Amino acid sequence: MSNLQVTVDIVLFTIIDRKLQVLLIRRLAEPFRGSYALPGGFVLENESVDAAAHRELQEETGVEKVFLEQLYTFGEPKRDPRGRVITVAYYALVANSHILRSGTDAADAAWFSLEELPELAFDHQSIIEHAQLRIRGKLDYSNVGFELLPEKFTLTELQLVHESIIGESLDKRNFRRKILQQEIIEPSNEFRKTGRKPAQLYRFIDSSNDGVGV
Amino acid sequence: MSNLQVTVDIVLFTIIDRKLQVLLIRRLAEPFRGSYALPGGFVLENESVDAAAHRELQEETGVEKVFLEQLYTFGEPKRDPRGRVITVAYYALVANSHILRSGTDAADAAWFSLEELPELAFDHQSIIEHAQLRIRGKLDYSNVGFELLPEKFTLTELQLVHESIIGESLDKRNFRRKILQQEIIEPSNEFRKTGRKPAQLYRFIDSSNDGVGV
DNA sequence: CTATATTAGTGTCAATACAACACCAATCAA
DNA sequence: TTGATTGGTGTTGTATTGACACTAATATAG
Repeated sequence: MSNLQVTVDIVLFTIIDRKLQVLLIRRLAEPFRGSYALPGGFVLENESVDAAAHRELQEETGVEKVFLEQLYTFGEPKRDPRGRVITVAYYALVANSHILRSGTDAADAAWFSLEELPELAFDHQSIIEHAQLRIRGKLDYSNVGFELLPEKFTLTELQLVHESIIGESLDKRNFRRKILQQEIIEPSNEFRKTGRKPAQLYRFIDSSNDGVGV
Repeated sequence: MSNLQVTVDIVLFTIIDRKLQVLLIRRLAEPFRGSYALPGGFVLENESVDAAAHRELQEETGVEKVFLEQLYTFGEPKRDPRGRVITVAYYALVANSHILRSGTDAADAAWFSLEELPELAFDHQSIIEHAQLRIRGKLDYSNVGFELLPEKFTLTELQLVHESIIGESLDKRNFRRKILQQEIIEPSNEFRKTGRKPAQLYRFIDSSNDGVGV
């Protein structure tokens, strides 16, 4: 009917090197050849937009069954020089542990910390900024923090996740008190041998409630 | 290229009769003839999605220059029986004062309170529920409450707005203390003659900051 | 084997925010 | 003048938050 197209783009976050990082893919074709872009692609004829996001994430990064949530829809007419393309942006969170098996068919995928983003294609810079704000806003009334960690984690690791999301450091005792009194994690009986004093490993108690939603 | 279409739908809220109400339009054509639907329509070729939302709101309700924010994109393949239509939902807030001049070209527009919604077309019921959750969530860290009031308002009116958004009643003294100490409103030197003891009129101090955004 | 460096883990106190609660004031109508 | 209605105001106890410093367990270097 019209020549309008709809895509999904995904801001995939993880924690590497104690910092929040985003997965980007180097573009091999024009426009923006050589720049980096978010993984994503077209929504197919008989596929929900959510399904398209899951599929693209799987195809381009090999990542499955992760936290994935719709972020915002970007619909400026000139955002893609090739024609009218509206994109529904998503953001996803993965624990460091299940990262990027080499199944990636996109040649040049790489992680970038948010302070050192490369030249970005389209309006992807803006999309990443939106995602960052969203995750920051949801940090303390949802479980986004846990989605970035493996099943078992130490309180210090959790604190580092929080710190890297909000971009400032927290008081260790206050942080632990706040988390513990929420009763959303429980200690396992394992410890992490981390070179020095071993750290208690905790596990998230999933009460199937990741916050307010939407 | 494909026969996919993109629409915008708008959940327009106001306060009437001390309750949050939504504007709905009776459908005169199939499908869902006779049911009510949200105002909305197609995104045009050279128009941003935001602009489409503004335009449709203006065309279908006569309302201009109001708070309008993107809500969520609904993209199930079967949500419109006529074909593939993805809709970007918005919500808007108007003060009772500038409501619905008769410029409305949609014949059967009417306000409905959220507890008494009629039969709704498409997935519009779900869209309204999303909007309600969003506005509730933003109530105390943003200025959505003020968008539903005229320029000058009494504290009781503001409290009624809050109560009808969260659906429960609040303590008058605690409410006033909380609002006043935020220093986002200031008293005018006018009073509203409301039959009994006159009420101080306040005015919102716009520090061009309606919350966190996104 | 001892000393040192490193990360884990813990409690108190003061300030602030929050919830519960009841009465007086100004106006209008009868 | 009285009664009904809506506007307006403070205090107190409790919970939450932020600031702050030392001991414990381990690995490594001497």
